[in-house]
Parts: sequence; structure tokens; C-alpha cells
Amino acid sequence: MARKKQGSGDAKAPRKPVTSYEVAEAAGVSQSAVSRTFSERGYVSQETRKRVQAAARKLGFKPNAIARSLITRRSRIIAVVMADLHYSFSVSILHQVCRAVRAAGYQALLISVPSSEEIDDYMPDVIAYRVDGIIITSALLSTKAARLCRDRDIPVVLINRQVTDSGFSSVSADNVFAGRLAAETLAEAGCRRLAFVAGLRETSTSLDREAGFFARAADLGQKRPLRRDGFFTYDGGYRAARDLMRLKGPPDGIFCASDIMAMGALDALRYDLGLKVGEDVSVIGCIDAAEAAWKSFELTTIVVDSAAMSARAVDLLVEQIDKHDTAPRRETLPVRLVRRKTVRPPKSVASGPRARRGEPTIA
Amino acid sequence: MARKKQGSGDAKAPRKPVTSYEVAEAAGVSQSAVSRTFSERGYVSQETRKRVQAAARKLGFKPNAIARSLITRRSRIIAVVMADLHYSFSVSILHQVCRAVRAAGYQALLISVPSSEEIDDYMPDVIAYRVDGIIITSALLSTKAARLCRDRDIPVVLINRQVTDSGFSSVSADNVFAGRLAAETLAEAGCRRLAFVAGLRETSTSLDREAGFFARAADLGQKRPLRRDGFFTYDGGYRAARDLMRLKGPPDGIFCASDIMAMGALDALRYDLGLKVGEDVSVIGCIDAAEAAWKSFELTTIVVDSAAMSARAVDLLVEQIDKHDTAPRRETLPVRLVRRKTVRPPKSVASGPRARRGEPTIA
DNA sequence: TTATCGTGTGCATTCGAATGCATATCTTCG
DNA sequence: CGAAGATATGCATTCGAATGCACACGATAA
Repeated sequence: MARKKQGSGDAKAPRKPVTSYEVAEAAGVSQSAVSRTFSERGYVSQETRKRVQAAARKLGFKPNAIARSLITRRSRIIAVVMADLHYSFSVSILHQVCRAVRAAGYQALLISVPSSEEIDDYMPDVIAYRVDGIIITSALLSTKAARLCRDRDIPVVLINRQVTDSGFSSVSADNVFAGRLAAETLAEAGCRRLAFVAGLRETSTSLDREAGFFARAADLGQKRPLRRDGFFTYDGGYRAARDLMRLKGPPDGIFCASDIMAMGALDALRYDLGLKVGEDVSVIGCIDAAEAAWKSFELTTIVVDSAAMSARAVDLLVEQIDKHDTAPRRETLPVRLVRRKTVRPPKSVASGPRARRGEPTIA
Repeated sequence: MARKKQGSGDAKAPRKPVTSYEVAEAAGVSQSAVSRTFSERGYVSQETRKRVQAAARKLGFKPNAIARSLITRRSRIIAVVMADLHYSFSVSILHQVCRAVRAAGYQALLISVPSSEEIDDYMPDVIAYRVDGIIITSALLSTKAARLCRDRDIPVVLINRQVTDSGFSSVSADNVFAGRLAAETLAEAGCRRLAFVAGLRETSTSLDREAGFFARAADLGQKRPLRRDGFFTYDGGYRAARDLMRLKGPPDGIFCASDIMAMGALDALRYDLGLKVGEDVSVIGCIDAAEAAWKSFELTTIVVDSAAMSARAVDLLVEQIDKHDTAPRRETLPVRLVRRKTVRPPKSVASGPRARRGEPTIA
């Protein structure tokens, strides 16, 4: 029927991938020499190397990573597991992780899990491809999955999540401090009744922020803050804020465990309830998603350097891949407050250095 | 120093991955039988299959995908190339593509390219891993990269981009129609001076939307619309809108080639210029990003079904991988208008079935 | 009874690069 | 001058699963 592949003329175009043997032949050396040239191990004379490289270039040779992986027992692939690819922060992390992975000389196999619970269904693939390591973000490792990794000796690094039971490395923002910072900022702004909008239950991210927030609130002599679940979504934040404000003693300072929820809260407060955010109520988010800086929100929030977090996670992982016997490490990255307009400026300080209005900061 | 690997007791945990030979031995059959059991080709008796499966389960055997790839010459890996992982639409596409890829029995190797121009630097990796196919979204293929793919016979499918010069398959939204629809909607709303905010130059997405918009505007007897570049960013949209409104004959209907730009435009119009969007000026976006539905925007926009687009793209790719000789196809998916609040309701029609206010649609 | 087919099994080879070992050449030093 | 070392090269084997081939068995057809 259709013409055969090798048939037609047009040389140059190598239909079947070129192998090291063909390059060897063209260069008049052995396959070993070709391998040594490309793997940069063992001895190859300048002379030979040049001839091999010339032949390789001419034939369009690129070592087959699959074959290499088989014999070296290193795939140079890192699995990146993500549960919620919806949120902009996850995406920013993913982007950064990809870059870091590549910079370290690995490839990223993306595993987008619908939800944390289903991670077990995805592990077999990860195992089959003999990935050298796993980065997990916005997802938890089931105990079954954790056991699998341990049994197979696959290093794992978690980003912004911690697994209590088992000794995997992790890199997180200083979420407890973020919570403390939020409580402090709201208190300084003169808020007398605080509230916390949590993310998903059982994520250390949200839990830690909550713990810090409550602890610091107590320190500062505040009443125990109110609390609602917001599920890390816009709608969740919207509803949480609306419900909170309908209580008998409504809050005047709300800390949301993520920016998306804070934006939902903002919209509920101003559009549903007709409140003035930054005057009647103050809101603080967490993460500093791109949207937080938009004119529509100008959200005061707590930033984490996602690039640093990703880079660190990959560093840690690669280190564990290389020297095999490293103990799990847990690292924490500093966070800081970005003041925009959703929190009343501090009471005590005179109306001093407040951002000018008018011209947007964008221009 | 550290204890050796194989040393300590605790059986069960297989330090070195189990091979088909070990399973064969445990089951008292040959390696071929194991292979046949797992690859589901050739003959294996029920009896043998069961014993192999039992042994495999006991030992925790999972066929090594790397070894399999080497001999079958199919990696079952699809490279997913993305230029701008920043935008929520890209992300939604990515998420969907991942799912589709997995559903088709492949794995996704994510290649996050900083910008379209740098794609050439990333091709070698893609080639080295002998991926079975490539999905490209929000990025162009350089002519060099295109040649590489053609030479090596690697199927490529582009999502929402088209490459003029070369015959690769693509799946796009009906962008020309989207433009027409936008022009029509604005005209119906009574707009007399239209404007278009373009994305990035040379992306067919933006170009097609522009073409449709201008053509339909002309049909409808409108003056030739104004035009600004918005680079597919919030800031770009913000500036474009501001600049447009400062012209002598400012527009009263703006179509932005993406939602993000539309949100920037919205913010410029209302916060910088103090205009009432949906009354003084109408704005239409394109894509229907998640944020478009938020209370802060309630953006009227043109939707594309990103799940369908992704699924279709993967289908097409897999088809090309399987039957080798398929001609490139270009598919176009329908788009439709989602009316929210940034466009004045049609003049002619009485104030009829307009969405109720009050309770947000979220509750 | 013999030829033919559908099953089932194992042996040996294959994919393509890496690498241990033997070997060869060239330095350098005692 | 001979031994030791560094450099350079090729041969043969290896990684782990897939598969062509030969062969064996039982059932059916001629």
C-alpha cells in the first residue's frame, strides 16, 4: 500500500535513529570510543573525540537515553506529582520545578493526580519507568505509596507538605510563622475579632498556618479566632467569608490560608455584603499569587519564594539520588509580608508613608 | 561506613528491582512466559498466567518500562511542550492533556520552555528519550525543530497554534469565528467604535481572532476597529485599554484576545479611568479562564472547551503514532459566547431575561 | 492413519549504550 | 634499561523484556 520507509531517495534524513555503531563505523573507531566520547568517562584522545563528534554531527546522532538508562540503571527522570493543577501557585511551583529539574540534568515526568487519594493508582507507572526520584507538591503520599518508595529505594521530596509518619525530606514555607505574622499584622491594624479560613483539612500547609495564627492571636490577648473551611477554592473563600460575617460577633480581620480563598472572601465582603475591605474589615492572604497584585484585589498577603522552594527541593532530591544514604531533611523557607490594600494601615503609626493613589503601580 | 544494602535481614523489601527472570524462576517457567503474561501477546495458558501473576505479586514485580521501550522501540512517552506555564488557560490545557495522555496509556514528559524561541535547546532531550510523539501548546515550532521532527518521524500535534509552512496536525478553537462573534456581540450591544487588543504577534490564535473581528466589523458597517498589542498579559491589557481610551475617538467596545488581558483592561477602565464597564464601555474576553466568572470580573467571554481540545489533540497524536502514515489534519473546535456583565445587554431586545442580581451565582 | 491447525512452551537473540578487562603505546623515573 | 604509571583503544558482556523460531501436544479434518 503506502510506500515503504527506507525506500525513497533523499538521504540525509535518517528514518531509523542512528546508533553508536553507525557513528563508530563512520568515524573508523569502535563503538566503545563513541560511547566514551558522549558519556565523558574513560579515556578518549582529542583526535578520536573530534572524529567521533564530526561523524555524529553528520549523521545526526544523539545517544539513546533509553538504552543508556537500561545499562546505567539511572533513568535521569524525576517524577513530579501534583494533585491540583488548578491553582496558580501550584502552577508557578510546577514551572519552577521543571526548570530546576532540567538544570540538574534530569527530565520531568508529570503525574497529574486528580486528588491525593488516587495517588496509589499512579505509582505503578512511576515505578515502571524507574524514575530516579519523586517530587510531590500539593499532594500527600499515602502510606501504601510511601512504603512502595521506601521499599524500592526511591528518594522523595515533598514541597510544602509534610508527612508525619515517615522520614521523607520536605521543603516548605515557614507556614507557622506565616500564621503568626498574619495574626500580628491584623492585631496591629486594630482588629479585635480575628477569623481564619482554612484550606483543606489535613494539609500541613493549612494546619501550620492555623497553628501559628491561633498561637500568636492568643499571645496578643485576642479572643480565640473564628474558623471556617475554605477548601483552597475561590468559592470556598467566598462562602466562608459570607458565613463568618453573618455570625453574631463577626470578625474584623480575616486570614485566609491561600490567596485564591482571600479573593473569594474579598468579593463576598464587598460585593455581597457591601463592606469596605481595608476599612471595615481587613483580609490577608497567603502565597502571593500573580492575581493578588491586580488592581481588582491589591491583596495584602504573605509571600513565599516559589522559585527558591522549587530549586531547593530539586537540590535535595538530586543529592539523595547521588549519595544514596542521606538522612531525610526538612527545610523551611522564610516568608514575608507584602502590604497592599486589604489591611487597615497600623493604628499607632501616623498616616505616614502610605502608597500614593492615582497612577497604578503598573505603568 | 553506612551499612551495605543487601546486608540486613528484612526480606520482602526488594532493594534491587525484581526482574522477569526472578519471577520466572519463582513460578517455575521461562522468562518468555513471564513476558507473554505481562505484554499480553502470544500464547500463555491460564494455568501459567496465574502462576506467573502470583509470583509477580509476591515479589513485587513490575515490568521495566525502560527495557521494554528499548526492544519495542516505543517509549510510550509523549512530550508535552509548553512555552508559558503562567497563564491559567495553558494550565487547564496542561492538566487535561496529562489526563488524556495517561488515558491513552502513555506518560507525559513535561518540557517547560521559557519562550518559544528557545525550543531548539530543548529538542535534543526530547529526541534522546525517543518520545513517541509531541504535543505543543502555546508555543511554536521553529523551522529547525520542525525539520528535526520530520526527519526523525516524530508525530507532532499543535494545540491552538498552527504552523503555516509545514504539515503538522493541529487542534484549535475556531478563533476566526470567535472574533466574528465578538464583533457581532459588541455591535448588537450598540457599540459604535470597536477596538481589538491583540496577544502576541505571530501567534495564529491572536491573528485569527483579529481577522474574524475585523472582517465581521466591516460586514456590520463599523469603522475599522482600533488596535493595540497586549502581549497576553494582565499588564499588557491594562496599558492597552488605558492607551485606547486616551485617544481622540476612544472605543466603546473592546475585544481582548485573552481573558487575562481583558481583566487588565477591565481594571484600567474602572479603576484608572473611572468608567462603568458594561455601560460606558463593553469588554469581551476570550477563553473563559476560571477567574472570568469571579464576582470581581463577571467577564463576558468566548469559551473553548479545553478538555475536548486536549482530548482531541491526544487522540490525533496517538492515531498518528499507531498508523504511521496519516496525513496531517487540522481540526477546529466550536466556540460560544458566555454572557456575563461586561457587555451592555442588546439594545433592541427589551430588558427581558436578564440575570437576577442579589444572591451570587455561587451559593 | 496422516496431514493440518490451534495452543503452549522455552531457547536464543535482539534493542543500543556502558563498561570491565586485556592490550598497546607513550612517559617518566629510579 | 626496565618498571610503573598514565593514556588510549577494542572486544565482549551487560542491563531486562520482547519475540522469531523450533518444537511439543492435542484436536480436528481428510
